[in-house]
Amino acid sequence: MYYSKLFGKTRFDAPHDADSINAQLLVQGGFVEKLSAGIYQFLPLGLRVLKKINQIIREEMDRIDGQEILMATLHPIEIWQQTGRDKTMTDILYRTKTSSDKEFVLGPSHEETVTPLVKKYVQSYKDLPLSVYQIQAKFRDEPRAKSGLLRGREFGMKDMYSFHETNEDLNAYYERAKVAYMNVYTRCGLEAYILEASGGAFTDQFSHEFSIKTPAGEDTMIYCEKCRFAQNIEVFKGDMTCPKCQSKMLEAKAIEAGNIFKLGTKFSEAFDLTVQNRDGKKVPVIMGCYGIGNTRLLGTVAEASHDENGIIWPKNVAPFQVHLISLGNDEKAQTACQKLYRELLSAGIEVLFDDRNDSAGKKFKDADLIGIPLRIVVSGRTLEKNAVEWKERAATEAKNVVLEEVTAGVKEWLAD
RNA sequence: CGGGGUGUGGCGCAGUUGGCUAGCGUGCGUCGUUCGGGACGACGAGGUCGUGGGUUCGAGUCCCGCCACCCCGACCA
Repeated sequence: MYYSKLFGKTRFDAPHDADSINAQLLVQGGFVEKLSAGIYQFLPLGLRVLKKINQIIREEMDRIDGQEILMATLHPIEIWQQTGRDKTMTDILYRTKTSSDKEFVLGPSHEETVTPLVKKYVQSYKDLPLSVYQIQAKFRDEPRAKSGLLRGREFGMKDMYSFHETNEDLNAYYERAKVAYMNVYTRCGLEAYILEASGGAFTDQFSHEFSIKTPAGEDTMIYCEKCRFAQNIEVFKGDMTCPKCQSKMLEAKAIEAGNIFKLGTKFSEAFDLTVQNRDGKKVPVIMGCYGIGNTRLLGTVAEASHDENGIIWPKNVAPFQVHLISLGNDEKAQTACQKLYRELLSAGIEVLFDDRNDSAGKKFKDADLIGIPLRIVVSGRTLEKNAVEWKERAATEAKNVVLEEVTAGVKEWLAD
């Protein structure tokens, strides 16, 4: 992609109404644009990151037998009345009426649609276990949207629902989901803790939150650095000695980047979702649900990985893999850079090529702000040595790499 | 929903005790010079000062209402 053609530009200043780091950097870098409080639109750069995150999530959910579906956003009010959540969640529900007074809810979550949907196809224990998921916008009228992408009114979410004949089976699947979730965060360059948290309205047991330690977090977690046992402070009993390894626990702010719940039979009972078991007996299906806010995750990466100059995207979620820069109006440098650009592209490498006729300083500033993990500069100076300058975004030092070895070097670096 | 703050060219801001043609930076356009850490010069385009009302000879500026956004709190499948 030629930077000169890219829709969306970096800004000299951060927007005045953005205090949170993720909002500042993401808007300044041209990744997202705010439409209204808690409502963001994605520009090409931001969407590329989001797609990478989504792909990672898909691969991990598929690996634990999740099947991707896409459910409706507009829900007839009746299904919400059926679970009573039209009342219990009334504060955050966006409701809308047609001209003929038919009422709908903009989906804040999808238990009300997934349960009846599954009921149509599942009658026997032989149809279980089943796990379906989707990646879709959710709508919640948060009393206070805040912190950029971290708490929005319209936001992206991967929500998965699992269906089981027995509690044992749910429990086993739940543990597999934990592993899959940790894989997602690791691949996104994040170090997550699994917190025991309140089960809320669904269960007396703990639910589990996947949280990233950063000052921008809304939650407080009590955690052990040694064995990684952690609890949300809402369920913490007050003894700072870790029950698992006896070491001293610590307290820190954290962003909840996902959570998983054992739903039990609350929804299957509301919609009469049952199967016949081996004995021919009708039993309610046992459910679990598993959520990751993908847009929040994107904001979390920005919060967890940046410096004073901009974002530092982890390799796997970076909008492009290489930020290629040509310097000067030197004909030879331009030609060499164009050639390298094509070479990298045909090797299947994602390149953002800053081909603008601008000063070195401006291009470097923009590269830092955008935060692509590898920057390659071609200039008259580097060409004297038949080389390019190779600088990783997170590094302070640059090195020279011989022109002919760049593409292979990038491939190797990507595989690393 | 309570408390605090902010609304002025695309973006970031200044604008004194009300005063006449509303400025600055950045961005944008044209031309020229530059070319390794936000280059420089010249010319130029771009503003119902959030919104509605009020006070006044005169309101970006004072008063009242409303709206939007940000922060703290409450809330948070």
